[in-house]
Amino acid sequence: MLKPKPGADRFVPPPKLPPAAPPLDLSEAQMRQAQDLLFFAYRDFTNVADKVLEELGLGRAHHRALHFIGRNPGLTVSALLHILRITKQSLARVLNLLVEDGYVAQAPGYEDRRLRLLTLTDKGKALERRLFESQRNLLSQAYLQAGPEAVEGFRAVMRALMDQGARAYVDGTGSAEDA
Amino acid sequence: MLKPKPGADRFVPPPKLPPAAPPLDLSEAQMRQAQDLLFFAYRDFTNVADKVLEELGLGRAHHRALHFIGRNPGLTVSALLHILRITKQSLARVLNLLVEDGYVAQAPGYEDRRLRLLTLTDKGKALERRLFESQRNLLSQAYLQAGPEAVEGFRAVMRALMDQGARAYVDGTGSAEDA
DNA sequence: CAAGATAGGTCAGCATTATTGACTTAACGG
DNA sequence: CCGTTAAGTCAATAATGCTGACCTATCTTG
Repeated sequence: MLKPKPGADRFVPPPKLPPAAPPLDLSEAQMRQAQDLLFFAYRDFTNVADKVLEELGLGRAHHRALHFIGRNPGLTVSALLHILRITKQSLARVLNLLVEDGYVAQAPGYEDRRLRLLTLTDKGKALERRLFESQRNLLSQAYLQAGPEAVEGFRAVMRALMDQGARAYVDGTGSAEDA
Repeated sequence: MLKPKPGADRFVPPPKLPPAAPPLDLSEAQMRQAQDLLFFAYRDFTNVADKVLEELGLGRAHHRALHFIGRNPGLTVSALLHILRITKQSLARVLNLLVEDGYVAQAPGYEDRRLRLLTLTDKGKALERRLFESQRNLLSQAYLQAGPEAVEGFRAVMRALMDQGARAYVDGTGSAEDA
């Protein structure tokens, strides 16, 4: 495979057709790029944790639950449902497994005993931390590389992309249920 | 529901337990927040396009394919596989439907006739544009709100989160196949 | 207290998106 | 001609999501 010719599954620019109409304006190109940025950054950020999860027979859905329970001990089931934006049924499967496997504990609310307040067990905390570490390595590298001002900008854009409730949540000024 | 008492599915801070160990250090808290930022921004960014897709009986996977084919007319099947990081089988289902429904056209490579160069039909372009518009509204609002410097920072951090091939791709210095 | 609302759980069934492994066809390339 | 590559396909399976119906326990309110 020493030929200069593209090695087959490589992308070669449009073969005959005109070069596919140049971007209409600068900001369109910028927004096209943002789509790519979000896709690739999310893909690779989640991927590092997926590798850990795979060993344990867990999936991304389990990670999300562990993450939000870990950050909000005493979270209720319905608050978690609002955050994840999935149905009760979908969460049940994930949560039941986490409880069965001893990662998550449930305690009745002491003011309202209908509530099942969710917390991580020590085992759950250990796993969550392990998952976090894998993403932290990637993140700290990225933050260092980009610099503190860039991090501020990153935060500002990400905040502006999410809905109002999620914004309040990440600002620490809202309840988890709003997210 | 006029009582000050948390309205049931609202998240109330840990009921009795100590306030859940304060963050170990500043940068840990920062990275915890970054996990949230990525989750919520991605959730809400994809959500606006999902609403359009739903009407047409398509899913997120179809959008991704449309997006990358649209941005890279003449893309090969295997380049697309590398970008999406899914298997041939998973892509086949998505791609076959897009071709059946007349969104995507395939043409044999003219240098290497094994290749099926993928392009969007006019119908495909129209749909891709419609999907793009929905995300563009959200994005332009976010970019405006955050300001041009923040956008630069956003880009820098996102670039640093993705792997080398994807970085080259978004910089326009790599082939699609590397992403 | 009785009635209605809420939190949570559960059952059955289904759709989408992903996986693996094996195999085929066509075309390229030495 | 032969080995490799691009692409397509078949069969089976898994993870994650959905709907709708229904149940229980508990809280809230008239």
